[in-house]
Amino acid sequence: MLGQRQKDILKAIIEEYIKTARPVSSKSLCKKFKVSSATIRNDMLDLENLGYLEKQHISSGRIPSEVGYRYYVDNLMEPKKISGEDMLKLQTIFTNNNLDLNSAIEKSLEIISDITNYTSVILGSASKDNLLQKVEVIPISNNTLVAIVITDKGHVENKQVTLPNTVDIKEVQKTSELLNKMLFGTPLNDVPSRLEFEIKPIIGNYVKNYEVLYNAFYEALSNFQGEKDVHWGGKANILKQPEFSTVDDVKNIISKFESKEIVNKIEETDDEIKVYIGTESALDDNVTVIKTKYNTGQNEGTLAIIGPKRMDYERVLTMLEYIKGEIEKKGD
Amino acid sequence: MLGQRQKDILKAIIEEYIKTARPVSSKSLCKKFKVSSATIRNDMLDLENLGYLEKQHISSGRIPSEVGYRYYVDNLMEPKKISGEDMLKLQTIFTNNNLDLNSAIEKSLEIISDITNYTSVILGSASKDNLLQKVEVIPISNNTLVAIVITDKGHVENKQVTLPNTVDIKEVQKTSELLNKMLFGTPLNDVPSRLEFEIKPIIGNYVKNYEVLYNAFYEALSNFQGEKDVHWGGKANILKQPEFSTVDDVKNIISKFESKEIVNKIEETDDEIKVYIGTESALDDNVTVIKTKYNTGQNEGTLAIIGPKRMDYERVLTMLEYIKGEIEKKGD
DNA sequence: TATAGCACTTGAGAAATTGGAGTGCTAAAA
DNA sequence: TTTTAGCACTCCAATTTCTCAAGTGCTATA
Repeated sequence: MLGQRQKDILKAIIEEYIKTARPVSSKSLCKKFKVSSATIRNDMLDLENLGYLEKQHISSGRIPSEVGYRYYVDNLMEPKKISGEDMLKLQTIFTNNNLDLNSAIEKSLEIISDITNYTSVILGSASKDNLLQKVEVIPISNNTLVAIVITDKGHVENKQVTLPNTVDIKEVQKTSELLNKMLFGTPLNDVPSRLEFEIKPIIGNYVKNYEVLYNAFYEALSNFQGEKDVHWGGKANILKQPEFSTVDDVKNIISKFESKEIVNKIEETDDEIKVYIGTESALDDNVTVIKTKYNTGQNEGTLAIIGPKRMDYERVLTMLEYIKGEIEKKGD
Repeated sequence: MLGQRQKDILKAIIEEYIKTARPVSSKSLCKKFKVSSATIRNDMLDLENLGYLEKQHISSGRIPSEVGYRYYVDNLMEPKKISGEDMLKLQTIFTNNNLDLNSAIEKSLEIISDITNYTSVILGSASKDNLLQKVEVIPISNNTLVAIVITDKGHVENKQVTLPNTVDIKEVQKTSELLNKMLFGTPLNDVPSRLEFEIKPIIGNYVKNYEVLYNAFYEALSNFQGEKDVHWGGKANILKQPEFSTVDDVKNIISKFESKEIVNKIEETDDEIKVYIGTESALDDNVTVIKTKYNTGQNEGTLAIIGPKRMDYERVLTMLEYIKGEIEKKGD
């Protein structure tokens, strides 16, 4: 389909556009290919007809289309070794034994954000795979206590509970023991229903005054399944990219970043590193999202880099690859 | 200094500008004051000479200056009752007993953000006033454990610790007991130094293999003092304000919101509700920040509303006043 | 002290002008 | 068959010009 020179030209155009963010002209490629601009133009025309290139208007240079980027990512780019400078910055993170793995991941994505001016997101593990390991109940004052739930993966959540003064501390203790016995190993998601259908019916046998206690603990333990933790790096970085040069584009992307659905749109279930270009991202037509699932043993989630479609694919991919490797090395 | 009509005119101009975001002309005030536009113009000139009003260019209407807003806030505005509609939304929050106080505060500031299109920030309590109440150590796997610190105010922090396999679980237990005995009541801030100067010298007497354990716990317990929790409401809301109509303004304010110093700039130590207009805010010349310290008994921090200088001062102030009242009612 | 009248200033937007960068196409050369 | 030179054509982006409406300051008068 595509001749070799055409492939080379497509690659050159995309890489030039990634660097400069300006439409690429036939003339600017002459020296490189040692042919005349007219020859390049002929190939450009072919590439445009095949859908790999676009023009902004009839007499402008060419820019890559979404299809073009896709072809580039799938066929043309050559995953390089990570550059010495980049490597240096990342290495110090993962060889630093004082950092726990989660902090190391956060730091390393922040570094990617810093050196690329893209935005990074880490989506912490959802609680659905976490099994309740222990419920701790710690009194703070005479009618307040903190309920703490620890999962088998080391995830900790807590909530304050206020009890009426009538409740005896011994009863609290009993309730806590009962909860531990009955809920051990329960997926966090299932805690509310087990509370309601298995514990509520029998708690009266063990504990006086059980309504108050049951309600308090139900309240405390049933809100835990919710929130994923989201960690952004360089959220405002993407605004430095020249594609965001109008107020509307900026407001638009920022609103999306701040919206609540962002979490669902970013979550990735595939273990491979995946590239979602423009509309493929389901996030915004102007961005590319590169993401992957990660798994530290205790923890799993999504790593994502968000940049313009004109993203430096090779660089980001190799860096993510490296980080993923380090995580797997450490996380077992 | 200012005649009564001049005060009235200043007030009218500011309130009109708050409503419309457009310079106010002399003509537009004629009907209201039942004088000719020329008369209004004379007063406007005086107000401008006194520094309360500004013009964008020689033939434009007047807009309030920072000094004008300040005078308005200090002398002219009349704190109204909270409007029925606003009240309704807030009341349902604070009368809902299923919400703990912290969530109620978050929800209520989110409501302010929603109905005003300003941005709200809640700065959680710093740990400096928190005294260590308990250290819990919970094993997750055979070489991983979670260290949990609970403070007297019910604040909970946790960190995972990985130990070499050589460590005996009994020694961990002993260490944990020692830490609890020696650190009880210590301000979180002082934990690292006490670990180093009081515990390190003696831990060898109680625990075998203490270097490894000490190092692990030092690492786990000394990073707790740090992060304040920040809770934003409607972070992108402020972009809906017409003052942010150029790319630069938008990028600028967003970058500030995302910067790390924002926390220091927002933190408030005064118990009163304070108004910081424009440059007074030390945040951005284009915004006003209204903020106050809050104290729930278990928790203290800052509530802040960030909007354009052209903020609806009366409304925001009354709403914050109300919320502060509710917090104090509940928080004891 | 307030008003009517008028000259003056300015920004915002529309329309016209210009220059340059780039393309597509054709016909000739390799 | 592929490449190239040459040229007409298109469009944007930047600049200039023009016009209009909104609003002011000032002065003379009620």
